[in-house]
Amino acid sequence: MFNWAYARHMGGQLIFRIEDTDASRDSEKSYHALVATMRWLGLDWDEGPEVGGPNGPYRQSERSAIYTEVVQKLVSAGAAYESFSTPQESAERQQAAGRDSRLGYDNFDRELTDQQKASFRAEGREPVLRIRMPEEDIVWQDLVRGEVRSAAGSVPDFVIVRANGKPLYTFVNPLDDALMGVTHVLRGEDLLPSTPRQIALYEVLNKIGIGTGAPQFGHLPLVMGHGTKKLSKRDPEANFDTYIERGFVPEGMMNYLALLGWSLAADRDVFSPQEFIDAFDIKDVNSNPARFDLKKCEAINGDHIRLLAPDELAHRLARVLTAAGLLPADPTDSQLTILRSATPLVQERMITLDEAPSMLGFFYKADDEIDIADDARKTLREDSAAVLDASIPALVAVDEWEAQSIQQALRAALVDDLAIKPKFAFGPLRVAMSGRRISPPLFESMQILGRDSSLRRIAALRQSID
RNA sequence: GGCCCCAUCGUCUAGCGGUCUAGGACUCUGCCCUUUCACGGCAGCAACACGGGUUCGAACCCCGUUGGGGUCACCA
Repeated sequence: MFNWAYARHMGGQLIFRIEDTDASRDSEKSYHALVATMRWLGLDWDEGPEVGGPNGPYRQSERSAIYTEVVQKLVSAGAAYESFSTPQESAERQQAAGRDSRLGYDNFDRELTDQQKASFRAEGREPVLRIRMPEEDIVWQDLVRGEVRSAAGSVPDFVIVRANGKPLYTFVNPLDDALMGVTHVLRGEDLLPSTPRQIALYEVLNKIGIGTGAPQFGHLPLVMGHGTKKLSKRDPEANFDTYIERGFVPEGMMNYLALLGWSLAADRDVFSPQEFIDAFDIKDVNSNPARFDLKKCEAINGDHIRLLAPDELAHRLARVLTAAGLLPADPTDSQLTILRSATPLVQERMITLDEAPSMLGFFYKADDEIDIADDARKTLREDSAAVLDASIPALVAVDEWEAQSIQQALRAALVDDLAIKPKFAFGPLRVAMSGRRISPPLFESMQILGRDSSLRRIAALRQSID
């Protein structure tokens, strides 16, 4: 999202690439889900899957031929070498040398003779290919963190091609960036420790005529969940589908997410995608990790629902109501008219779109199908029957069936004549209309339902009281 | 454990040497509005991790401590 905002702000090109080099965990399904999520959020890209571009294909699983060719060049140039050590062997050697076994590979195979290689092959071992790391410090100006330095020797030679000949992400990520002319890379802080080896690789590639050296990096703060660990892709809290299903709106989600590590202004935190783009600069992103706070996310989402044009909101609510089975896939005109009238009533009270069925459901039920919730029935008192009885003639007498007149008539009949407090006068009517203790504004709801329907609902509740 | 990153209210943040008795938002509490619930309005609780420097002056610069995080794969 920050890559998108930065590209849009700067007038650059956003390249979207699918890094699916691990056949065991990438699937067509996860690819489609990923693209759908990007689209839902409102992100678009100038090059990538579905839109194409001059540097395609954009799925690494379709770029094998390119990789094979580059690997051969790297080997010929002496930048990559065959390595036979198993992780266990490396760990044992580290330990034997008095170092921590977690240090990993120890560059042991750098100068293997042809004879040694042949003997490993005779054992049935197939080598991986590793890149030789340079002997000097690697330093770069991080767009978020400033100068970052990695001491010479602190990063071991790393694997670029598996024993089975398949290339690894650590290799094809920088390779594709170089091939595709990527100038800026904004990514999570978790990639910070692997940046030195990527920079080393860019330089090696540059030497064999690919690319023009390393792009600029900006390492973004990680987002943590309720716990103290980074939110991982598999974490339920990080599952976008959950938020989509819960009725978060894309504008709200983008707004909230942007606030994790960035802010628009000192005294303002609700903004549109366009305002985000206009104001975004990678230099303003701060480097400390943020925690995902559902409550704030919801509050921002509610604000965005309020910001929507009522017709637009009605449109989105129709889909939610359809999904909930309250509306057909192709609603009738009268159903849509009801929805358009009712939308302003709920716009001020919704946090997420998935509240629509419970808030608006009663508009779409038959008058004799209103279920009276238990907690709603409990609010009824001895005088509720009298309230219902008195409200019927009052409503029959209303001249123009419109919220103001309805309110006046009921106030006169119940609050004035029966001397019942508004809360207890209108409460039973609310229950009659909606079956609930809490509902959208009563008189407006009655206006939308119409006089006949309102009267029938009152009668139905009245009957069930005895 | 090695290496690296980070450090302002519970949370997200503003702050880029003096305008900071540290601002905003979310959460929470109280009040107002009110036919319910919300929305809205007002008020309140609540932070510069600690210790040294540098400086006339430090939340802001430097060092250390502590704490948190990341990373050390033939995953990405």
